[in-house]
Amino acid sequence: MTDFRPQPGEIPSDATVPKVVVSRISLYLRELQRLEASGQQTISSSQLGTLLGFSDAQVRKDLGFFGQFGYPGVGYRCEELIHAMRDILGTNHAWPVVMVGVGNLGQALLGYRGFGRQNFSIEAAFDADPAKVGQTIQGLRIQHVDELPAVVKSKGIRLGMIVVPAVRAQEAADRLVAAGIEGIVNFAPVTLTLPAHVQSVSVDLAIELEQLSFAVTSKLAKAGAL
Amino acid sequence: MTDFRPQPGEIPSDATVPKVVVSRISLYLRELQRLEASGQQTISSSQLGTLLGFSDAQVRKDLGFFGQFGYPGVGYRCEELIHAMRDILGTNHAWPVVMVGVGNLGQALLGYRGFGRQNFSIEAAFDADPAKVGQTIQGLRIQHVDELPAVVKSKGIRLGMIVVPAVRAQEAADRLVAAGIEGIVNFAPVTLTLPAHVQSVSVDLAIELEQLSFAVTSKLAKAGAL
DNA sequence: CGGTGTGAAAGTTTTCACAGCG
DNA sequence: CGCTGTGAAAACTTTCACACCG
Repeated sequence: MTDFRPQPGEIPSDATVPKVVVSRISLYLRELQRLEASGQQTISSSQLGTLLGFSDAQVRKDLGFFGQFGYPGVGYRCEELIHAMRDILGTNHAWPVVMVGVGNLGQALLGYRGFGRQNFSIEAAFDADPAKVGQTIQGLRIQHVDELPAVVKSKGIRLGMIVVPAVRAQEAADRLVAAGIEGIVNFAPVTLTLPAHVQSVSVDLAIELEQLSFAVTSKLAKAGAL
Repeated sequence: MTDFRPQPGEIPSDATVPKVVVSRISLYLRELQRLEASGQQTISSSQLGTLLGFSDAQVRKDLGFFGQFGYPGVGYRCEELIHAMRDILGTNHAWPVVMVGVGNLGQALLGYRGFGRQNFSIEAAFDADPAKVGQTIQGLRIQHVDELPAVVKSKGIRLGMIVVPAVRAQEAADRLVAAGIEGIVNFAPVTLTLPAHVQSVSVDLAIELEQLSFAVTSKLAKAGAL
């Protein structure tokens, strides 16, 4: 410990970190931000774990992938740990994002305030429908998707969101990749084919409900079996 | 194999099934529905795996948790497997759903067509804001959240969605639980405290972007290290 | 004390590899 | 022959338990 505390930018992620650990880091960060806002200075691994439903050991192991952030007998200093986790996740700097597809859901996402909280901002939105191009929604003028490459280049944008219908999603992905985008959040209910150097994350709203349906159904099956 | 094929409703889920397996079942189902729509009759585990980026063995093991669905030398019959997976997930019957919170995102979800595809339909939407109550959005009249228990009871609804701001989410959850809801999809960026008999699934849009930020950043770190 | 960081043990999930079937 | 279903092995993740620190 002592004077060997990771400096900003210096993330000792030598060993490959499991995805599930990274997703918990996001949860820790979210909780810490709430705690800090409520005035809490420090927190122990067991307190943090309890708030999220994890064990204390898991919290410590997860953080251990990235460095040593705690103080024995004290716990973690919220402010410091928040900064460290934002370094890990890469959100200490702003991320401009482009959106492709401005239907129902796209419009709602344009108005969603939660992105800003973690340093993301939707800088441009595109659609292929001429009726939509030129409209201003949530203060953003919708552009034709042909303008995507120029905007991505000029603004140095690296992340994109796909919010088009399923049948248009692969085409949208291809356009984003061609424009040089490095990471895609896909809201369309299809599996995208992407080159290995492009990262992606998918959100399928119907699948979330399906998972819940299974959980509720199998819980009932269990209760019935007792 | 032969004549010991699971019947509708008879899901031999004796052993406890890992969550990650259930989430892949949803992906298999989504892909199979696409294949069936395009006219494909049968599919092998390796074809299905390739489409989704999994190994053939993983597909077979996952399905093996629930029964025997394949034909050696042939593969799986799409139509049959779709039906079996919907039985597993519990989506061969319709699921009415209530929504609490009709802001930006809630309104977009009310208009989202993708839910119907998997047999979910939003049957009622609630808000605490008197200015919203009584409005009709996407053909649904917004009701005051005080009416939630009566609607849940009269329509026999078991699933709910929370689409309120973070600070209101726990209160919304408490109301849903009190009304007798058994499963909750939570779109608010907070961890809910729920009784053990209530299931939940969370979607935090900022966290999805954060995961992408990490993936893109660490990929770059790796590329730089080469 | 109260708490971290971390090897070693336990538990879980994935991959392998092959018998068996139509 | 092509493909499933499945034990056994390998890989991975979580939990345990304890040395060490302030």
